[in-house]
Amino acid sequence: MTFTNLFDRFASGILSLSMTEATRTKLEAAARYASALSGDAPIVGNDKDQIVFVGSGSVKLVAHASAGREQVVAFQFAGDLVSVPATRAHAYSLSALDDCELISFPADEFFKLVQQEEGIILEVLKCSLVALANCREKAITLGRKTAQERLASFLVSMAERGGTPVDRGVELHLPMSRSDMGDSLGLTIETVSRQLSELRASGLLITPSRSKFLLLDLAGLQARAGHIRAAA
Amino acid sequence: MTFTNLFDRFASGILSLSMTEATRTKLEAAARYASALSGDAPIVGNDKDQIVFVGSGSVKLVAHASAGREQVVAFQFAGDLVSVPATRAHAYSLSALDDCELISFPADEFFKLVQQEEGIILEVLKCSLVALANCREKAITLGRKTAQERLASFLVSMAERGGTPVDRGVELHLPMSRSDMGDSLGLTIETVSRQLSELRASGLLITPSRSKFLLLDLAGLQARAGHIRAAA
DNA sequence: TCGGCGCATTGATCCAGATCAATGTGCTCT
DNA sequence: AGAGCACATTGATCTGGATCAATGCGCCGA
Repeated sequence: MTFTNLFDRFASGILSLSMTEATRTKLEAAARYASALSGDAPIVGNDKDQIVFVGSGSVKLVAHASAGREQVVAFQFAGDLVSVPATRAHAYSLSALDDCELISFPADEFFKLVQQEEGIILEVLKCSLVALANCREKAITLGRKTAQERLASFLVSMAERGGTPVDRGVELHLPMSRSDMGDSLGLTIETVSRQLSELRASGLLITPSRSKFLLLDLAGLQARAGHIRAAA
Repeated sequence: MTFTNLFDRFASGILSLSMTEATRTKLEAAARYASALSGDAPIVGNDKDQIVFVGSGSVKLVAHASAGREQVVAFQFAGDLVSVPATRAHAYSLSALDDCELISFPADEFFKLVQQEEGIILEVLKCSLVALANCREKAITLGRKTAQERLASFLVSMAERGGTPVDRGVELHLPMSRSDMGDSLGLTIETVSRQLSELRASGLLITPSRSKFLLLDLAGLQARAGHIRAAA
């Protein structure tokens, strides 16, 4: 896929159709393209706030604290728009989970260019409110839930986002490692593994391979997620 | 203060000056006013997404999980605009920390009314991005920090927001109880108290009364906050 | 000014999850 | 296809903060 093609995808996903041709041209000029694979160094620097569009693949937004501690703040997937803050009390970086393509803009430039385009701003606002809601859910998980509830919540939300219904349940392909899951859920890799084993032993899921999950009982997982009510 | 007065405060704080008279009239009609004191029942219901302006006083946004567990997702103060999500996996409510006045709108109505007003949407977007950045900082705190680091982070951020420099350090008036602090930091009230005692013993702060804090050594607190670098 | 009461502090013990350690296994590269 | 290895699982022990329990004390109302 060419970069022009990638911008088109951004334009049809996020940008309003009503956008003027002039704005589109300017945005296209301000855009910086990047593609990366899992294991590559972080893609987006952190001296300035950035707005990043995930064209394809999936990424993790990681926050860095002292003593090398890391917290995965969000996983983001193709079609998502992500705000990556500049370093203040903590440093942020965006890393690839698999082969992915990104478009990034310095946030100040981006907002300047689209400030007259109410359709685009509204779309970006909606993305931002969804991200805020997700982050708040994460805060509950990190602040008040047991290890097992964290895993169950995580699997349920991933299934809602990208699960494929099959006859025996819901199939999930998760591009992140156990270590990424741990860093996202505030747990160690060992605890993640142990809790997965327990869910497996309870007959709630099967892991046919490292990155594939077959959720056999979504309702059972929901019930173990510590939610205020069983179903959504 | 009258409610009209309160709307004026909202208008001058958040709403763009460029807003049309028609939009203003419609917004004023859609607005719902509330005032409350500490101890009152939660102010904002949760069957629909709401947008709430804090005209005066301070509030906590609380998320409710199963088994009565609560997580304070954010403290918000006069002048803030808050998005309160409808109940899905968890329930959200807004409660007064002290005497306060609020204006709320159903989110869908609010966005419909301001969708042509790019100045307003941009302002709301900025509020939302600040809230997102704060929530991410909270995620790091909840996921990866020790009890002492959580307290230190909390005090430093509160000092940045509402501290008064005095000769011996920075004076803080915190309207929330120890229990609210605990629910915000993912700790019990006992741990909050113990860590405060330790900070007191280390000469970093004095607590002249229950809600007043005198931070004697902000740099020392920053150093204990687990930040990626010492000063901002 | 003096109770009384709710919040805060301090102390003792317990436990979920971290840490340390060893073993197993799916993926990749040749 | 096989070797090597990074990632994952499982086990043993330790510990920070939760929980259980008692005491202290600021604040409010009479």
